[in-house]
Amino acid sequence: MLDSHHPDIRVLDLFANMEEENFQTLMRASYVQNFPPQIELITEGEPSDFLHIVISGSVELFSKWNGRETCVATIRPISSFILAATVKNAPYLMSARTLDKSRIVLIPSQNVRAIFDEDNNFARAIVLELAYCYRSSIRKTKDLKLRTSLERLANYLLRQQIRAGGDDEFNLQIEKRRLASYLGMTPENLSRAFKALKPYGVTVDGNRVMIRDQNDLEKFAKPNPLIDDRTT
Amino acid sequence: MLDSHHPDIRVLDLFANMEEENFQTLMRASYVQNFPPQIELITEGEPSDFLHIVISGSVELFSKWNGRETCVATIRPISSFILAATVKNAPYLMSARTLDKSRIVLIPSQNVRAIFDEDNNFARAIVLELAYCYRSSIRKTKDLKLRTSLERLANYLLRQQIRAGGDDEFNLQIEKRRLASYLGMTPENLSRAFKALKPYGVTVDGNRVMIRDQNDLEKFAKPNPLIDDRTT
DNA sequence: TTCACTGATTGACAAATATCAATCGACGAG
DNA sequence: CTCGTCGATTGATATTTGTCAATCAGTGAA
Repeated sequence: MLDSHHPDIRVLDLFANMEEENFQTLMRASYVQNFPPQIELITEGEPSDFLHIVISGSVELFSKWNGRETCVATIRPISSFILAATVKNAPYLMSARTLDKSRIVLIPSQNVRAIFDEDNNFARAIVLELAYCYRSSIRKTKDLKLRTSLERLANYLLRQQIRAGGDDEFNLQIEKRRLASYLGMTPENLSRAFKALKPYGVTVDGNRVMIRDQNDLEKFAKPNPLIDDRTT
Repeated sequence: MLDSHHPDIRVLDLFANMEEENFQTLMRASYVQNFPPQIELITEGEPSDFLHIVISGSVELFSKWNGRETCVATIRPISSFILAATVKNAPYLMSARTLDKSRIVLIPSQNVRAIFDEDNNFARAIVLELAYCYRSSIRKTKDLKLRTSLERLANYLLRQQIRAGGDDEFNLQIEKRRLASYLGMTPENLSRAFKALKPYGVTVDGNRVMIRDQNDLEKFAKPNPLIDDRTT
């Protein structure tokens, strides 16, 4: 692949401490491609041929069963996805599609596994990355099982507010119907949930959200670092 | 700790390929303890002081929020739990309590992290273990978001049947109220769900379950390897 | 044996959430 | 500009799930 994206990728925790030679090997084996929106990059059940890295744009991880579909995560630059399937050489458990026009690096899984066997620092970085992914997934399980959809939305908004720098006004990063799916509810229910949060100072206009009084919303949402704080 | 359990632990994937000397270091630093039932071994939010291994008995991983509680997993011999918190040196995201009288090995997290830095095979084994845990958690998310509670129960029963050797009769491994919590429903709802599966040939007596016609139940449950098959 | 305790079950009811149909509103193509 | 499309919203209704209270059944202790 072209050298231009190497520095962006190199600084990712996953690659930051590996041997330069091994990193170059991975990069030489890789492809960079631009995809239009709504392209299905991978399909659940297929063998994990590539480790993917989003350089620009955004990617949705989703899954289907029995005619239903749910959004599991949205991946934004610059990060990798489906690392677990790659190292286990196991089928993808989720599908992925581009949401926007996106630039994606594809690193052949075979090469990743080979360097994983070679490079001890890379193996250690993978440990930390997977531990992070696992813990995030446990948080999501707790969010789903311990909270109602209204509580999930309230906490999601508080997390987004923090992400947006703590400002009392910010834009939703994803379409509402995708947000609904991500939160485990229907678009209709999400609409009503936004209304139900109005008494707590939440107003919505398009994808612009305003939180009048953070404390007020927190009193309802009861955010908890063991569910909501991705840094712990 | 006493040597008696070393062989049992040594054969775990996590420890099977590490240097003998490093394994001995871990074992020497460890404690073995017997606990009565219903003892809270760890509490969510606390620093991860020990990697735990269940030698006998059983342990429930659970979490609380806002007065509610949910069962996230049940750990049976011989396996480890809360590896991710240990390697990340981060607080536990879940609490753990013994269900039965249990024998537990406690390996100081500090030692685990030290050997992780030393022993490349150990680091690689941790990668595979965490990748497995992560994928299991993704399966659970899909189960929760894509299926109704009745469908979750039906698929749970089919998985248990396989685990029991494919026999058409088997015993539930956990109390019904814990099963309800694990499946994300109330005990009352579980009772009714069992009844609702009767037309598909499921009968229950205490914790004895009989599945008259597996195909019949599968037609309703629609089990899917990407959710239900832990070996893929 | 009897009693007390605990978990499972049942019925009645309430709350949460989904579904269906209709409408609204923004936006791009022609 | 106008039309057509798609996502968001709303209302009406159905389904799913939870809550509360009562009862049942098994178990162990006195």
